[in-house]
Amino acid sequence: MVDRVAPAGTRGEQAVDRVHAVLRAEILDGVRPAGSRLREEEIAEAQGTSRTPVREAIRRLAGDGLAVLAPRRGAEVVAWDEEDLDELFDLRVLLEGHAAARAATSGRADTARLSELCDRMEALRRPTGDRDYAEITRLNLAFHREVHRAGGRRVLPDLVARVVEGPLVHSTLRRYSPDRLDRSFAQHRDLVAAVEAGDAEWARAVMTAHLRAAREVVRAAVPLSVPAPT
Amino acid sequence: MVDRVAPAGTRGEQAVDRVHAVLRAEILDGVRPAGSRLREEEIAEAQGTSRTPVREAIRRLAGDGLAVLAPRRGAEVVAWDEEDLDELFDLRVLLEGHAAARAATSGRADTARLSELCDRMEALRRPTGDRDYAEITRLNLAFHREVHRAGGRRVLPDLVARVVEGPLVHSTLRRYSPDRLDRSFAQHRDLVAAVEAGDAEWARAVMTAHLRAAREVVRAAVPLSVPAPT
DNA sequence: CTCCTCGTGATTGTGCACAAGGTAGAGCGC
DNA sequence: GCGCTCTACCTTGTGCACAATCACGAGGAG
Repeated sequence: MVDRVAPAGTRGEQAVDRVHAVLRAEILDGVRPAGSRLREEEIAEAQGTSRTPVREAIRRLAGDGLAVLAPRRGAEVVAWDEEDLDELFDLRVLLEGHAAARAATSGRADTARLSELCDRMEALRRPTGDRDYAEITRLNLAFHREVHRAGGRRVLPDLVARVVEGPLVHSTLRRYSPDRLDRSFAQHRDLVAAVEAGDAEWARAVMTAHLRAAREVVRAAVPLSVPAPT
Repeated sequence: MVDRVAPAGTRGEQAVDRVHAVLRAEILDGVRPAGSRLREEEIAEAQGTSRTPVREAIRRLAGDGLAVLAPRRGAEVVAWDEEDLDELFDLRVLLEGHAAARAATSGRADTARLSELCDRMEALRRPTGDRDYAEITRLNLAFHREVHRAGGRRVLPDLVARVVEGPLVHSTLRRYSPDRLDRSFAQHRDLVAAVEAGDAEWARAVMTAHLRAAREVVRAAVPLSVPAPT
């Protein structure tokens, strides 16, 4: 995460993209906890740019639903309460279920790729360290993204991303017991089978079950971001 | 649409909000057709501000899904093809159906307000001019928004807005025959009844039927954007 | 005649400075 | 002692200027 601080724009990458990515990662990793303010100048200094790209990046984060803006008072990291998380999860089930159903009949699903992702996840079924968990998370995300892509042309993937890439969902897999991890991988295989069979309702049911199980794991585990064990 | 051009920020309103609202209206009204470019300087001049707020407004539009950004090449109004519209409509049915179902059981639905909106729409059941259609559209939007609000706390209303406030959906009601308009209003009444009864699946079914009927009207009618019969 | 290359114009990306507004703190009055 | 008000600072909002990059067209070579 060092990044060239000096030239700040030497490469083709746009500064605003860099800032956006960094802030996003910091929020998702909990470095910037829910409710913490996003001061433009502080971020600009840390990133080695001026306030202009930082402003844009913050607005984009707000558009992604990761920050909230108050006029003349700046932005802060969005804070979710228990009910919000329930709503989020419901919508995730709805949209990802829809995506799975569509993927089964759209004929645009790359089942070979899905199977390969399953293979690679199962190769890590007994993760030993952070690197393994990170890799599984990456693969899992890629798997779901492939389903989204196959289930919708333009709108659905964006919409789903908004709901999936929310809080804590990020590091959910870390909380899975080895047993639950196996079952999760098995559900992935079921989903591939449903898609290959072209059975929309089967695919929707598998995805629904898959996500509801995930919700239970998160529910059972303790706090959200900010401790606040109230 | 004249707006104070001179002081450009005298009132408490933020310039960026003004620009955003104006551009949004222009896109939805077809003044800026799909595919047309959004040049910052031109807009800035027309709005009487500098490029800075215009940039922000354009980025926000892109976040809303109304414009697409190309790095270093500017932004243009999003263009939808037939398949995109199908996808959009499917998601609208899914999300608004979900919202209706939730509204029926959440206990947060203001059925008095819904009924009143029905009353006011039915008072205009034989619209005579643009003003009537505009008013019906406003009331219809308020009705649906109330359902969204009652069906979700934070995420759902935003998500639905993204799908509903797309292209052409705006002026759909203008294409309804008097007969279809009556049936549409009747469906609104049914929805209120379902919500009052607390029957989630009934509410979902009514909303689904309501929207599918709307899709048919749009399908039967002719072109997409760029109507510009003026 | 066609294709490649180079130059020119136009448009966006970034940095910086000033203005407007809000918040927090201290001081004063009740 | 408590509450109000006013002031000073801090942060964001806007305008403007320069730099970077891309598209288009003209010119020349093959």
